[in-house]
Amino acid sequence: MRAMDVTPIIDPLNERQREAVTAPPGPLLVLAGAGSGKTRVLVHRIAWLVAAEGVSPLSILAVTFTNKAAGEMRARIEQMLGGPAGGMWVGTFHGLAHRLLRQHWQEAQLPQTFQILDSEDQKRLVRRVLKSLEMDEARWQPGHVQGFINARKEEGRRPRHIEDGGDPVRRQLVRIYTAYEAACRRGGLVDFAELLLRAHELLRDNESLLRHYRERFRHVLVDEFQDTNTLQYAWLRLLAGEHHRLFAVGDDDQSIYSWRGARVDNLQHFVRDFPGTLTVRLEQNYRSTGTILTAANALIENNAGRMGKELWTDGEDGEPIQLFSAFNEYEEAEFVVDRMRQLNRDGYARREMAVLYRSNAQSRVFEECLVAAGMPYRVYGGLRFFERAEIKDALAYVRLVRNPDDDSSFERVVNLPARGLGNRTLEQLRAAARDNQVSLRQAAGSLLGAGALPPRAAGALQGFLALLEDMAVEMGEQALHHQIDVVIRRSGLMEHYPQKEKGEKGEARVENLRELVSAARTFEGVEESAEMPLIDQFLAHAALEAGDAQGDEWDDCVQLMTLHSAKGLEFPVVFLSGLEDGLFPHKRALDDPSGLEEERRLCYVGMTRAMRALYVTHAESRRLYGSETLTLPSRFISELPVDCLHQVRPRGGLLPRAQSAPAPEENDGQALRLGERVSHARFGEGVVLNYEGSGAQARVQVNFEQAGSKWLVIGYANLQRC
DNA sequence: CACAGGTATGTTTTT
DNA sequence: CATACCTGTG
Repeated sequence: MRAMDVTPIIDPLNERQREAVTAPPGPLLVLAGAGSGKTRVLVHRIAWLVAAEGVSPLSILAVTFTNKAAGEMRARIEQMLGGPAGGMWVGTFHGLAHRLLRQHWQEAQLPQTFQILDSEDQKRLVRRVLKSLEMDEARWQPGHVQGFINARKEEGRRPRHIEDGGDPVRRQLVRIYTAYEAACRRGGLVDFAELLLRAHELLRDNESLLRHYRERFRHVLVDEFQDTNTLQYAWLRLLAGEHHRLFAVGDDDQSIYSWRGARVDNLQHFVRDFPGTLTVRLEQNYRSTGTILTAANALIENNAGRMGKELWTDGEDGEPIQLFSAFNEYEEAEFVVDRMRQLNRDGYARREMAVLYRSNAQSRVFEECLVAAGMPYRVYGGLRFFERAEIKDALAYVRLVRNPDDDSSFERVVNLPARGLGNRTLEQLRAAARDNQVSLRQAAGSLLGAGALPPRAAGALQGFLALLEDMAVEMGEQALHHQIDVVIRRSGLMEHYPQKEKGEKGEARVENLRELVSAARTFEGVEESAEMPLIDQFLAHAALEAGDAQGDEWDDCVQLMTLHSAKGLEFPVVFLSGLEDGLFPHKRALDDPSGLEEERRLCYVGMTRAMRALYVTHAESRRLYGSETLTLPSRFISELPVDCLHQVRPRGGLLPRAQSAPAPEENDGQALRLGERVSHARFGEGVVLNYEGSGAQARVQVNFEQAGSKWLVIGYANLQRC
């Protein structure tokens, strides 16, 4: 390896990139701006370690957040090294944690057949736990409880570590958390956060294991470091141990996931926790035009407390950013689609153009417009293959066969398809399971043995248990796809869906079940490892890697996605839509400064996706939750330098020209108009945004400069126009 | 047990 | 406006 020619590794790099790639071992933080060759630096660093420093691939651990990123990185490393990077660990935090836990299930105090809960499974389990505690779901919303549990786990906290501080609500939450943990233990279940927490505890509390892995992974590399949460960073610190050979790449300006626990301040902590850290800034951008970068720099400049970075390019300035003000969301979409057709005619492929928006709901109008124009498109996001109900139903059978004590799966399929096992019988089962501290399956066995059930229910339950046993026998040692086939046939799911949902929907589900069989067949190519039978690997794969959202990948489609899912991607042409205060920045982020800054980073991410052309659009009126709302251009637009912008159709004033909404009721003899400035004795000055009702009930929505947005009854408010 | 009808609710998403 | 979820009825 050492003899390998290193010129292809360092030659294509600029000076800063080379500095990072060839740095001596030790803590290194790469602040990599958008489009500055972040992944390239990671990949080349690994190649450098192997080829120039003679590091064995066995001692390299590279972590990413998504399976996609991990796959790309692995592929590029192998390409660079000209062969498989045997023994290197490249994967997601969750994937690697899972690997550790499978290998050391005993030390981690897990059953060998532990199963992974995805977030939907987790929520269902929370529901069940709430029920068993006889707590009201309206008062204790499963989603909130789930968030609480995950947040605690991400802080590394078990129930016993949490002080309630005399807060009764918190005390109850801890109680639920405790019961939830017990339920997981009984069922041999591990949720996503638990994978990380367990893996962390495994290493932390196991001196010899920790020593082993520290000695093995002498080089740890992380991508998207700004997205790490507290636990993930703790995990990295633990592994980096004394050698401190941690190579982190990240960008504080692209931190857009604080709402799900990501801690940008880990970037600052890194420098503090690892004295002698070498910090390298990558600011040269290879993606966008000078104009786009100037505008993006100007925007992000409005954020405080940045680590400091300014993107530059030695390429062309390019065209100005085009700004379009539409009357409403339909005109906005028409403009975008129209431009895309034009650009398509001028030689841009459809796949080179993307429409970005803040929230998923915005895609609808674009889709309608694209359908009308006959332009193929692809919407990112949505349900992924292994998240579909029918797939999860089928896999629940498989899990239950593998692990009879998996109550979660038991509940899911015990009456699917309906076999006369209603809530009454289930309640009896749950009670028996709870009283004897056993699983539902075990409780079912003993209730049947004791003859404690009415004949009908007993028969049905007996049938279900027999079905599971038959399945187990029939699956035997067959090939994986055959085992899946047994499950979907014997379970009756194939007949169930078309019966329940007439027409296309039911057929689609059957089609997906067939697809599951072929997915299993494809999976058979994977090497069976000693520690894990193929079928369990398949189940883990289904939970950890939910697959693609849209099966039919069009050859050449216009791309539609949220700003969040656009991170990490690039497109020659980008349409940034819906830049309106309240939508983007989102209204729920407006009240706190840090929320607003994150929105601004989101906008920065969006802008820096564009390579050659960037369009920014907003509508002056938009239908939100059913009612027509007047909207003001996003403050982010005014933060862009005017000389970077070109108004596509400059228009004065706020009011739509033709279909101006009917005016609200009279006030001082004159009708108030939407968009008009008014003043209120208490709230001060503001702009009329919306109105509803008429006569004495007429109300207007006014966005006050100080007090924010309020609904006021015109008859009482005594608004003065100003 | 399935279905109909009512009501509450409405960012962003990966694992 | 749309949907998701809950409750009550047949």
